Amino acid sequence: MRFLNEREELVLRTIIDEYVGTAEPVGSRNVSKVGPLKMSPATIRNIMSDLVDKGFIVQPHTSSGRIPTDTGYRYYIDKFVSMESLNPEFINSIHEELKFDPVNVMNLFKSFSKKLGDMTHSVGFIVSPSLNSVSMRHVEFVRLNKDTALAILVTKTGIVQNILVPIEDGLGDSELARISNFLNSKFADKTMQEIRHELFESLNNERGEIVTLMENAKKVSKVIFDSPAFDEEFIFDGMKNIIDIPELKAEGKIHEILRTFEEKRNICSVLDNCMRSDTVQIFVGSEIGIKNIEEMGMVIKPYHRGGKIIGTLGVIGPKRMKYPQVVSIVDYSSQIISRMMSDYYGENNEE
Amino acid sequence: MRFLNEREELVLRTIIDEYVGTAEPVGSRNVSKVGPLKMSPATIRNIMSDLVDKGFIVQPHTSSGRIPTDTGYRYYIDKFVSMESLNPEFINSIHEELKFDPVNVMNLFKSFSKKLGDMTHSVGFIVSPSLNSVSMRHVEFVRLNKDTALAILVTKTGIVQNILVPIEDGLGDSELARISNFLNSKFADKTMQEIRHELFESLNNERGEIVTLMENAKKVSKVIFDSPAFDEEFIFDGMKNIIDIPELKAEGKIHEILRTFEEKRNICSVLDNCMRSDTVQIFVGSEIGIKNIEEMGMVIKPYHRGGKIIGTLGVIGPKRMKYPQVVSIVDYSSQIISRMMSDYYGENNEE
DNA sequence: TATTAGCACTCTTCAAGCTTGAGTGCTAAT
DNA sequence: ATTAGCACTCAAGCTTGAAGAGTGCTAATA
Repeated sequence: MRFLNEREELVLRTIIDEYVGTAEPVGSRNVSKVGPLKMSPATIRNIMSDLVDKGFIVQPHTSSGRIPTDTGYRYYIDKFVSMESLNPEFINSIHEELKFDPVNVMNLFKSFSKKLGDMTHSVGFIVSPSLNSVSMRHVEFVRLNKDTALAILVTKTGIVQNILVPIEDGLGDSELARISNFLNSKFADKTMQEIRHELFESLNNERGEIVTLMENAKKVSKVIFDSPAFDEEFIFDGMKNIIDIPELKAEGKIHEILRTFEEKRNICSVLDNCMRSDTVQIFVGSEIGIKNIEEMGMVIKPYHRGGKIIGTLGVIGPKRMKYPQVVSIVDYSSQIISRMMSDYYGENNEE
Repeated sequence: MRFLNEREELVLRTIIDEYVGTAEPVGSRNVSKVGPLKMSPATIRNIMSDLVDKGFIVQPHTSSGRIPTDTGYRYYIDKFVSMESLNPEFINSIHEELKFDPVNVMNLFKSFSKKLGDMTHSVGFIVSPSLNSVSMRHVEFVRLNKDTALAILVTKTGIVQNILVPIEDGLGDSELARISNFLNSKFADKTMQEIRHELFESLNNERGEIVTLMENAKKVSKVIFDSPAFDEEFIFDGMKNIIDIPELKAEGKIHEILRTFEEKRNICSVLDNCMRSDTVQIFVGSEIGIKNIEEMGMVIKPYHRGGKIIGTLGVIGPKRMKYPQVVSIVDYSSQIISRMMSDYYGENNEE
């Protein structure tokens, strides 16, 4: 990464600030008028020319103003974007949302991602905790008919998942109850991953009269704990906020973006990689690493429960978003969600 | 409603068939060439002129071809759209989807609405059964912490809903268990509506030692059974299929449509009114009665369980869709979902 | 030596004018 | 009753020209 001198930095900064507001290429005259530099357009032209050579800005066509490249954004973000103190209006707005007690966790996630999107004029999202990494609180069977039961699973984070389980002939309600008792006593407070790991080992060690019960428990557990229902879920809202932005007007672009969002898997896997670092992270264009959304920017931050990172939330919007503002909104949101995960869903009687 | 003679009908039909394919106004020459009528463009022009007078077609501008009005579509649908035998390709495609055992009902609904949308190049949707009109199978409490529990409710249709319940100080796990036992014994197999109705009456009649328990049961039940979580849910997929259609290219149109879909409430209330008649129903443009989607058409059919209508599914797409095909897809889908609701979720051990 | 004014040049955008082609309505002939 | 023919209308596409924004270069300036 090349470095810029002070004047170059200032010009770059002015260009980006201006471009973010207007979505139009910005010219030397404009920089001279708007920016804090007291220099004539001619001088600024020279600097801009250097910035083009260094790859921080480009000219869409010979005689237009300049727009920032991904490299330009990156420099700008690293150098100038820090947490700005959050506008009280936003704080109020978030708390307004939370005044209604949430019906349940998923519901909270849905309304929160909507809020996030609306506040930032982007697509807001939350990745729900993967059930694989969160510990189980309770499992229960409800019989639906002769050969089907519903396994209902509650995690420490208050997420409920239900899974259809086919039932062997002759497995009665009381046996089902015994199986759930067994699973609860043995595996409460363990993560699904741990459970999967210990399960078969443990079942194989059981002896004597209960051996057939264990056979059944094994089959049932396999269905439950291998279920795809345990994957984390990508909950998003606010497609409407980005549908009209000029960068995406090109034929078929929004179509592709919509499809990319609907195919949530890719996005999840990218976000998983970002969950290590417990800070706000910003990705611009191709840095995101997801096809079809190279015209966008992403601001994310993990959220926790009990000191452990359990999920991520954030925003995907046009590249030229108001990063300082968005960063503080995302940061604050993550704090709020972390606190709610603790308050509502069990921190205070944790072992 | 005015009636048309045979020639007029044929011209109208030809125009609509043609327009559905091209999205372009269709002219007399075209009708003469394509249609089954052996007449010159001039003659057809006269007929078309009559059709304009009667309100079945319009001219976007003085010298363009004609496009159908809502009245035109309505006549066409009533007269010419009948169930066409479903292309085996579609049948296979649907069953392909169902080969994987569904994880649970909501999951089935999600993947099915996606399928529906993709097959018809429109937005596919399913309105899940309102918990208000479906009977309860089981209720259960899982304690999350000192002052919160999760009420988990399973309906006969296999839908699981969970609701956060604040817990009074000193209400122990055993009391919670007693409350759930009470609710289960008293209210299993009743609809939420019935339960709400009987609940307070019933609780007030209880006497003696268990009076404080009843007080608590009352409070808890109020939270549960008054929860907004019981509303039916509008599950849709396939926005990407309609985003590029030419009719909606106008500035801000898709934006409005997206918002309308995200505000699911309006749509639900309209669909509720259509659940009486157990047939495929078609609505064109303003007939739908929802603002912002006057440019669209809707094909819906209710689905049942045990002879009782419990929900609706269908498709919302461009007005000029291939109605005969869409109608048969929706019809077949409704049959499939009805069968699944019975097979998986309890028909066979119904009282 | 760094900055700036000036100027020629490039390229987009927009409106005006023109042409083309699709489609119509009317009339007269069949 | 139908059709051929013709004049007319209008949208869409193309060309042109002018306006405006912006640049790069050079020579003058501080």
